[in-house]
Amino acid sequence: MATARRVGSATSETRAAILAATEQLLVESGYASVSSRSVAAAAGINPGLVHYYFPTLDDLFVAVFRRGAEKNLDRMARALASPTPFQALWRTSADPRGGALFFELMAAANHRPALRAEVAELAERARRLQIEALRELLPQYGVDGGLFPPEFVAAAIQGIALSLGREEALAMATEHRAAAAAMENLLDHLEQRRHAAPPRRAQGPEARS
Amino acid sequence: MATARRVGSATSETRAAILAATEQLLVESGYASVSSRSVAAAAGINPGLVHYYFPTLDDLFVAVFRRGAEKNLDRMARALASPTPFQALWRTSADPRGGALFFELMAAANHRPALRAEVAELAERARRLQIEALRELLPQYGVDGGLFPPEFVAAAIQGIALSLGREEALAMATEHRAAAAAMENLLDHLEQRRHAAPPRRAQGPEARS
DNA sequence: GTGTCGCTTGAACGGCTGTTCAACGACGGC
DNA sequence: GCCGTCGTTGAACAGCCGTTCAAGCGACAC
Repeated sequence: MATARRVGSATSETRAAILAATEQLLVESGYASVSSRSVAAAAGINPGLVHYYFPTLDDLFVAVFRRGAEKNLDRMARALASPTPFQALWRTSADPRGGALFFELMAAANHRPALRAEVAELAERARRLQIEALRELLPQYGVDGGLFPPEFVAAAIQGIALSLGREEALAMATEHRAAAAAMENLLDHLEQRRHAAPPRRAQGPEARS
Repeated sequence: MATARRVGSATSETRAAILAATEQLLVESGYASVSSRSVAAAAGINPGLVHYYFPTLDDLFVAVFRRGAEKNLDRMARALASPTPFQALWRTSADPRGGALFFELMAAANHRPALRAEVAELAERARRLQIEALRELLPQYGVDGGLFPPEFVAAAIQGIALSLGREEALAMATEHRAAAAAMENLLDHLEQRRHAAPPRRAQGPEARS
């Protein structure tokens, strides 16, 4: 029976510094730049100490992911309960830093099975949360549930946010700004429609100008 | 003046094998698993030979990207000129292998400036191509150009495709299948509407069931 | 004072990395 | 027959990697 290795306490300041440094490295330089030594340098500590708190790099990646995921789930739940849930959900999904972090962790999950399982599980939980909320919300917005089922709308919001975030990271030209503006405009329109008319028969998310 | 290093001919069989092996590694194990030696092993050649054809790993990444990009631009142009351009554009964007490759190259571009410039330039060219075509197509589909400008539709198609591809790679449950099915259904609906009615006043992409 | 515990350090292990380079066989031009 | 080029090989360079481990540290219990 393998004796448990020592790991630092969950409330440690150093532990938090390691997580913060890793997050910063992920966002700014990509997952390939994360190593015991680079993280330690960014956090101003000794490299061996990283392995004291996170025996394996996999453990570190998973911890970073869990921390971000919890924050994000909370934020998303609050968004879905806000007075303008659609807009709030979009703002949550389109957060640049969170998007970049999620993107890197997804990429890292590609060759880190332990991380992949974690990411998959949480992505599914978040998706289900959204779908359940959208199932009640979409009729209020007068969206045609036949053409735009909750599963589709959830995937679309996340996909568009992911894509626009990437384009911004690539320093692409103004096209993505136009797309983001159109998204904001569309959401404005939907929120107005929701507050103007009571939920009646299902319809598509458009106006005849 | 630096003397030019020798590089292999552009038509070489070995060169093609290197590119193919790199592509496979990218899709299956992520960009971090691409190294002179791993590529050489996958291609069944000597490691030094990789650097004979691609002096730098950056050169290799850029070459892989260019090859995929050219294929993709061709395919996209053909899609936009097909009888059902919307559907064809979606199928092109949603191609799993191409999507995974693009995803990895985007992630790799994060910490490879040479690659980033290349990716940004091509992503912009592809985006412009789509936008120009959509500017003419969307009215034919009866889509409200005020709520759904071409920039938005282009970003949405690519974003949803990217996101659904990632979810499939994560082996997520059936939610993304429902979303993909809804997308196909929506496209069916749009293509039918386009062929049924002549382009009249701009309207949103929905039907009252 | 002595012992114990959590935190931290520094060094070390083997292994993989990008890149360079001299050398080699084959092959076409002359 | 000789030369130069092309594709190829194998070795070598310095550097970073994940991980382990013994040893040191302060604080706190008794």
